[in-house]
Amino acid sequence: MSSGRKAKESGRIGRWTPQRLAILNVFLQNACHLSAEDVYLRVRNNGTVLGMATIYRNLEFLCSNRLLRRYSSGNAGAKYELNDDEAAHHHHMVCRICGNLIDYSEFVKRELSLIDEIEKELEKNYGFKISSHQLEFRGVCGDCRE
Amino acid sequence: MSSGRKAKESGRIGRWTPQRLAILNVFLQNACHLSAEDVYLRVRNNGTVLGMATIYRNLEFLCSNRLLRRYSSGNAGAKYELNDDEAAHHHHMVCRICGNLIDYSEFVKRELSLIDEIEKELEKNYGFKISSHQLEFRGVCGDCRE
DNA sequence: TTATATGCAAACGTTTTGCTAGATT
DNA sequence: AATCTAGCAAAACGTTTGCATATAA
Repeated sequence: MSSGRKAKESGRIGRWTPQRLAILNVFLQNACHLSAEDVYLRVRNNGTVLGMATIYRNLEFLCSNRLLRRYSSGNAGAKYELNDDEAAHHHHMVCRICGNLIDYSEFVKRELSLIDEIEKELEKNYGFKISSHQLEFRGVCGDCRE
Repeated sequence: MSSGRKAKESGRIGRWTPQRLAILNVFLQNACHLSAEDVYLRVRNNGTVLGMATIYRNLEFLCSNRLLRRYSSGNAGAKYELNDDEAAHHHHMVCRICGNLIDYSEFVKRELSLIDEIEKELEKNYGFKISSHQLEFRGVCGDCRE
Protein backbone atom coordinates (compact mmCIF):
# COMPACT_ATOMS: atom_id res chain seq x y z
CA MET A 1 0.00 0.00 0.00
CA SER A 2 1.10 3.54 -0.60
CA SER A 3 1.99 6.05 2.08
CA GLY A 4 -0.54 8.41 3.61
CA ARG A 5 -0.34 11.26 1.18
CA LYS A 6 1.16 11.60 -2.20
CA ALA A 7 3.63 14.48 -1.67
CA LYS A 8 2.28 17.11 -4.02
CA GLU A 9 5.23 17.89 -6.27
CA SER A 10 8.00 18.09 -3.74
CA GLY A 11 10.98 15.85 -3.32
CA ARG A 12 10.96 14.62 -6.84
CA ILE A 13 14.27 16.03 -7.77
CA GLY A 14 16.18 15.83 -4.51
CA ARG A 15 16.75 17.89 -1.41
CA TRP A 16 17.31 21.59 -1.39
CA THR A 17 20.20 21.85 0.97
CA PRO A 18 21.75 25.24 1.74
CA GLN A 19 24.74 24.35 -0.42
CA ARG A 20 22.61 23.41 -3.38
CA LEU A 21 20.57 26.55 -3.07
CA ALA A 22 23.66 28.68 -2.73
CA ILE A 23 25.09 27.18 -5.90
CA LEU A 24 21.93 27.76 -7.85
CA ASN A 25 21.75 31.30 -6.51
CA VAL A 26 25.13 32.12 -7.96
CA PHE A 27 23.71 31.40 -11.38
CA LEU A 28 20.51 33.29 -10.73
CA GLN A 29 22.51 36.37 -9.81
CA ASN A 30 25.04 35.98 -12.48
CA ALA A 31 23.95 33.87 -15.32
CA CYS A 32 27.07 33.34 -17.36
CA HIS A 33 29.92 30.95 -18.09
CA LEU A 34 31.05 29.85 -14.68
CA SER A 35 33.65 27.17 -14.10
CA ALA A 36 33.39 24.87 -11.09
CA GLU A 37 36.08 26.96 -9.42
CA ASP A 38 34.21 30.20 -10.17
CA VAL A 39 31.13 28.79 -8.50
CA TYR A 40 33.15 27.59 -5.54
CA LEU A 41 34.63 31.02 -4.92
CA ARG A 42 31.36 32.86 -5.32
CA VAL A 43 29.43 30.56 -3.01
CA ARG A 44 32.10 31.01 -0.36
CA ASN A 45 32.11 34.76 -0.85
CA ASN A 46 28.39 34.69 -0.27
CA GLY A 47 28.98 33.08 3.11
CA THR A 48 28.30 29.40 2.52
CA VAL A 49 31.22 27.11 3.24
CA LEU A 50 31.49 23.95 1.17
CA GLY A 51 33.96 21.73 -0.64
CA MET A 52 34.72 21.18 -4.29
CA ALA A 53 33.16 17.72 -4.29
CA THR A 54 29.87 19.32 -3.32
CA ILE A 55 30.25 21.81 -6.14
CA TYR A 56 30.78 19.08 -8.71
CA ARG A 57 28.04 16.86 -7.40
CA ASN A 58 25.59 19.71 -7.42
CA LEU A 59 26.55 21.01 -10.81
CA GLU A 60 25.94 17.53 -12.11
CA PHE A 61 22.67 17.37 -10.23
CA LEU A 62 21.48 20.72 -11.53
CA CYS A 63 22.41 19.77 -15.07
CA SER A 64 20.56 16.50 -15.02
CA ASN A 65 17.55 18.36 -13.74
CA ARG A 66 17.84 20.81 -16.61
CA LEU A 67 18.37 23.84 -14.42
CA LEU A 68 21.88 24.34 -15.73
CA ARG A 69 23.69 23.55 -18.92
CA ARG A 70 27.27 22.41 -19.16
CA TYR A 71 29.53 22.99 -22.07
CA SER A 72 33.19 22.53 -22.81
CA SER A 73 34.84 25.69 -23.91
CA GLY A 74 37.97 24.70 -25.80
CA ASN A 75 40.88 23.62 -23.67
CA ALA A 76 40.14 24.47 -20.06
CA GLY A 77 37.61 22.85 -17.77
CA ALA A 78 33.88 22.76 -18.32
CA LYS A 79 31.66 25.78 -17.88
CA TYR A 80 28.09 26.05 -16.73
CA GLU A 81 25.23 28.43 -17.29
CA LEU A 82 21.56 28.72 -16.55
CA ASN A 83 19.40 26.64 -18.82
CA ASP A 84 16.49 29.04 -19.08
CA ASP A 85 15.01 30.00 -22.43
CA GLU A 86 17.02 33.13 -22.64
CA ALA A 87 20.31 31.35 -22.09
CA ALA A 88 19.32 28.70 -24.56
CA HIS A 89 19.27 31.24 -27.34
CA HIS A 90 22.76 32.52 -27.57
CA HIS A 91 26.02 31.18 -28.82
CA HIS A 92 29.64 31.84 -27.94
CA MET A 93 32.82 33.39 -29.18
CA VAL A 94 36.03 32.43 -27.37
CA CYS A 95 39.30 34.33 -27.47
CA ARG A 96 42.11 31.85 -27.77
CA ILE A 97 44.60 34.29 -26.24
CA CYS A 98 42.88 35.45 -23.04
CA GLY A 99 40.19 32.79 -22.91
CA ASN A 100 37.53 35.42 -22.62
CA LEU A 101 34.09 34.36 -23.70
CA ILE A 102 31.51 36.56 -25.36
CA ASP A 103 27.86 35.79 -25.89
CA TYR A 104 26.09 36.95 -28.96
CA SER A 105 22.53 36.60 -30.02
CA GLU A 106 22.39 38.56 -33.25
CA PHE A 107 21.86 35.65 -35.53
CA VAL A 108 20.01 33.34 -33.30
CA LYS A 109 16.84 33.35 -35.28
CA ARG A 110 18.54 32.31 -38.49
CA GLU A 111 20.92 29.96 -36.73
CA LEU A 112 18.14 28.18 -34.97
CA SER A 113 16.00 27.79 -38.03
CA LEU A 114 18.89 26.16 -39.86
CA ILE A 115 19.85 24.11 -36.84
CA ASP A 116 16.32 22.86 -36.35
CA GLU A 117 16.21 21.78 -39.93
CA ILE A 118 19.57 20.04 -39.68
CA GLU A 119 18.52 18.27 -36.52
CA LYS A 120 15.46 16.83 -38.19
CA GLU A 121 17.43 15.60 -41.15
CA LEU A 122 20.19 14.10 -39.03
CA GLU A 123 17.67 12.28 -36.90
CA LYS A 124 16.14 10.87 -40.03
CA ASN A 125 19.39 9.98 -41.77
CA TYR A 126 21.37 8.61 -38.85
CA GLY A 127 18.81 7.48 -36.30
CA PHE A 128 20.26 9.95 -33.85
CA LYS A 129 18.02 11.52 -31.23
CA ILE A 130 19.47 15.00 -30.87
CA SER A 131 19.01 16.86 -27.62
CA SER A 132 21.36 19.81 -27.86
CA HIS A 133 23.77 21.66 -30.06
CA GLN A 134 26.74 23.93 -29.63
CA LEU A 135 27.97 26.54 -32.03
CA GLU A 136 31.15 28.30 -31.11
CA PHE A 137 33.56 30.63 -32.83
CA ARG A 138 37.21 30.92 -31.89
CA GLY A 139 39.56 33.71 -32.60
CA VAL A 140 41.26 36.69 -31.06
CA CYS A 141 39.31 39.37 -29.26
CA GLY A 142 39.72 43.09 -29.75
CA ASP A 143 41.84 43.58 -26.63
CA CYS A 144 44.28 40.83 -27.58
CA ARG A 145 44.89 42.15 -31.09
CA GLU A 146 46.99 45.01 -29.55
CA MET B 1 75.36 38.46 -43.32
CA SER B 2 73.26 35.46 -44.15
CA SER B 3 74.46 31.89 -44.26
CA GLY B 4 75.79 30.23 -47.40
CA ARG B 5 72.55 29.08 -48.90
CA LYS B 6 69.00 29.90 -48.10
CA ALA B 7 67.55 26.48 -47.41
CA LYS B 8 64.84 26.25 -50.05
CA GLU B 9 61.71 25.71 -48.00
CA SER B 10 62.95 23.27 -45.45
CA GLY B 11 63.28 23.68 -41.74
CA ARG B 12 60.73 26.38 -41.47
CA ILE B 13 58.36 24.46 -39.35
CA GLY B 14 60.66 22.17 -37.40
CA ARG B 15 62.37 18.86 -37.80
CA TRP B 16 60.75 15.81 -39.28
CA THR B 17 61.80 13.17 -36.84
CA PRO B 18 60.60 9.59 -37.28
CA GLN B 19 58.20 10.03 -34.40
CA ARG B 20 56.67 13.16 -35.83
CA LEU B 21 56.29 11.55 -39.22
CA ALA B 22 54.78 8.45 -37.71
CA ILE B 23 52.22 10.54 -35.88
CA LEU B 24 51.27 12.47 -38.98
CA ASN B 25 51.05 9.22 -40.92
CA VAL B 26 48.45 7.87 -38.57
CA PHE B 27 46.22 10.74 -39.57
CA LEU B 28 46.99 10.40 -43.26
CA GLN B 29 45.93 6.76 -43.15
CA ASN B 30 43.01 7.30 -40.93
CA ALA B 31 41.74 10.80 -40.89
CA CYS B 32 39.23 10.84 -38.09
CA HIS B 33 38.70 11.77 -34.43
CA LEU B 34 41.74 10.37 -32.70
CA SER B 35 42.51 10.95 -29.05
CA ALA B 36 46.10 11.25 -27.89
CA GLU B 37 45.89 7.70 -26.65
CA ASP B 38 44.51 6.47 -29.97
CA VAL B 39 47.45 8.01 -31.74
CA TYR B 40 49.87 6.55 -29.24
CA LEU B 41 48.56 3.03 -29.77
CA ARG B 42 48.48 3.27 -33.54
CA VAL B 43 51.97 4.66 -33.83
CA ARG B 44 53.29 1.84 -31.68
CA ASN B 45 51.33 -0.72 -33.67
CA ASN B 46 53.00 0.67 -36.76
CA GLY B 47 56.37 -0.12 -35.21
CA THR B 48 57.55 3.24 -33.89
CA VAL B 49 58.23 3.31 -30.17
CA LEU B 50 57.63 6.58 -28.39
CA GLY B 51 56.21 8.10 -25.21
CA MET B 52 53.05 10.01 -24.46
CA ALA B 53 54.92 13.27 -23.94
CA THR B 54 56.12 13.02 -27.52
CA ILE B 55 52.58 12.42 -28.68
CA TYR B 56 51.28 15.51 -26.92
CA ARG B 57 54.15 17.72 -27.99
CA ASN B 58 53.74 16.67 -31.58
CA LEU B 59 49.99 16.99 -31.64
CA GLU B 60 50.46 20.51 -30.39
CA PHE B 61 53.18 21.09 -32.97
CA LEU B 62 51.07 19.76 -35.83
CA CYS B 63 48.12 21.85 -34.74
CA SER B 64 50.05 25.07 -34.59
CA ASN B 65 51.34 24.34 -38.04
CA ARG B 66 47.81 23.82 -39.25
CA LEU B 67 48.31 20.22 -40.28
CA LEU B 68 45.90 19.00 -37.65
CA ARG B 69 42.92 20.42 -35.86
CA ARG B 70 42.10 19.85 -32.24
CA TYR B 71 38.66 19.91 -30.76
CA SER B 72 37.17 19.10 -27.43
CA SER B 73 34.37 16.64 -27.70
CA GLY B 74 32.22 17.00 -24.62
CA ASN B 75 33.56 15.42 -21.48
CA ALA B 76 36.47 13.23 -22.44
CA GLY B 77 39.87 14.31 -23.63
CA ALA B 78 40.60 16.29 -26.78
CA LYS B 79 40.44 14.76 -30.22
CA TYR B 80 42.42 15.52 -33.32
CA GLU B 81 41.87 15.27 -37.04
CA LEU B 82 43.53 16.27 -40.28
CA ASN B 83 43.08 19.91 -41.14
CA ASP B 84 42.81 19.51 -44.89
CA ASP B 85 40.04 21.10 -46.88
CA GLU B 86 37.98 17.99 -46.86
CA ALA B 87 38.13 17.64 -43.09
CA ALA B 88 37.37 21.31 -42.68
CA HIS B 89 33.98 20.81 -44.23
CA HIS B 90 32.19 18.52 -41.93
CA HIS B 91 30.66 18.80 -38.52
CA HIS B 92 30.01 16.37 -35.70
CA MET B 93 27.34 14.51 -33.82
CA VAL B 94 28.29 12.98 -30.48
CA CYS B 95 26.42 10.27 -28.65
CA ARG B 96 26.32 11.12 -24.99
CA ILE B 97 25.87 7.48 -24.01
CA CYS B 98 28.64 5.67 -25.87
CA GLY B 99 30.70 8.72 -26.81
CA ASN B 100 30.67 7.69 -30.42
CA LEU B 101 31.23 10.46 -32.90
CA ILE B 102 29.71 10.71 -36.35
CA ASP B 103 30.70 13.08 -39.11
CA TYR B 104 28.15 14.48 -41.42
CA SER B 105 28.48 16.77 -44.36
CA GLU B 106 24.96 16.98 -45.71
CA PHE B 107 24.34 20.56 -44.81
CA VAL B 108 27.78 21.94 -45.09
CA LYS B 109 27.04 24.26 -47.94
CA ARG B 110 24.20 25.96 -46.13
CA GLU B 111 25.93 25.86 -42.78
CA LEU B 112 29.04 27.44 -44.15
CA SER B 113 27.24 30.18 -45.95
CA LEU B 114 25.44 31.16 -42.76
CA ILE B 115 28.59 30.77 -40.70
CA ASP B 116 30.62 32.92 -43.06
CA GLU B 117 28.03 35.61 -42.83
CA ILE B 118 27.93 35.41 -39.04
CA GLU B 119 31.69 35.56 -38.83
CA LYS B 120 31.81 38.75 -40.85
CA GLU B 121 29.16 40.38 -38.71
CA LEU B 122 30.73 39.31 -35.45
CA GLU B 123 34.10 40.62 -36.53
CA LYS B 124 32.47 43.93 -37.32
CA ASN B 125 30.34 44.14 -34.18
CA TYR B 126 32.80 42.85 -31.59
CA GLY B 127 36.25 43.48 -33.03
CA PHE B 128 36.87 39.75 -32.90
CA LYS B 129 39.17 38.15 -35.47
CA ILE B 130 37.60 34.75 -35.98
CA SER B 131 39.74 31.87 -37.12
CA SER B 132 37.60 28.81 -36.62
CA HIS B 133 34.22 27.54 -35.66
CA GLN B 134 32.73 24.40 -34.25
CA LEU B 135 29.22 23.13 -34.67
CA GLU B 136 28.29 20.03 -32.79
CA PHE B 137 25.13 18.15 -32.02
CA ARG B 138 24.71 15.95 -28.98
CA GLY B 139 22.20 13.24 -28.42
CA VAL B 140 21.77 9.52 -28.40
CA CYS B 141 22.80 7.38 -31.33
CA GLY B 142 20.70 4.65 -32.90
CA ASP B 143 22.54 1.82 -31.15
CA CYS B 144 22.09 3.36 -27.73
CA ARG B 145 18.36 3.89 -28.09
CA GLU B 146 17.85 0.14 -27.63
C1' DT C 1 13.30 7.70 10.49
C1' DT C 2 15.77 7.07 6.56
C1' DA C 3 17.20 8.16 2.16
C1' DT C 4 19.99 11.65 0.47
C1' DA C 5 23.74 15.11 0.77
C1' DT C 6 28.09 16.74 2.71
C1' DG C 7 33.12 16.86 3.66
C1' DC C 8 37.43 15.23 3.33
C1' DA C 9 41.08 12.96 1.26
C1' DA C 10 42.59 9.96 -1.92
C1' DA C 11 42.22 8.20 -6.71
C1' DC C 12 41.67 9.15 -11.45
C1' DG C 13 42.63 10.25 -16.43
C1' DT C 14 44.51 13.62 -19.24
C1' DT C 15 47.89 16.85 -20.20
C1' DT C 16 52.12 19.53 -19.14
C1' DT C 17 56.80 20.21 -17.64
C1' DG C 18 61.90 19.76 -16.16
C1' DC C 19 65.70 17.67 -17.22
C1' DT C 20 69.22 14.96 -19.72
C1' DA C 21 70.51 12.46 -23.59
C1' DG C 22 69.99 11.99 -28.40
C1' DA C 23 69.01 13.15 -33.16
C1' DT C 24 68.43 16.51 -37.19
C1' DT C 25 69.95 19.98 -40.09
C1' DA D 1 78.33 22.37 -34.04
C1' DA D 2 74.20 24.20 -32.59
C1' DT D 3 69.51 23.67 -32.02
C1' DC D 4 65.67 21.17 -31.71
C1' DT D 5 63.42 16.80 -30.13
C1' DA D 6 62.72 12.43 -27.47
C1' DG D 7 62.25 10.02 -23.35
C1' DC D 8 61.25 9.48 -18.76
C1' DA D 9 59.27 10.49 -14.51
C1' DA D 10 57.11 13.68 -11.77
C1' DA D 11 53.81 17.30 -11.26
C1' DA D 12 49.71 19.80 -12.49
C1' DC D 13 45.05 20.09 -13.55
C1' DG D 14 40.14 19.27 -13.44
C1' DT D 15 37.15 15.91 -11.93
C1' DT D 16 35.32 11.73 -9.55
C1' DT D 17 34.78 8.49 -5.78
C1' DG D 18 34.71 5.96 -1.07
C1' DC D 19 33.40 6.35 3.21
C1' DA D 20 31.92 8.22 7.59
C1' DT D 21 29.03 11.91 9.32
C1' DA D 22 25.31 15.09 9.12
C1' DT D 23 20.78 16.61 7.59
C1' DA D 24 16.37 17.47 4.93
C1' DA D 25 11.99 15.54 4.34
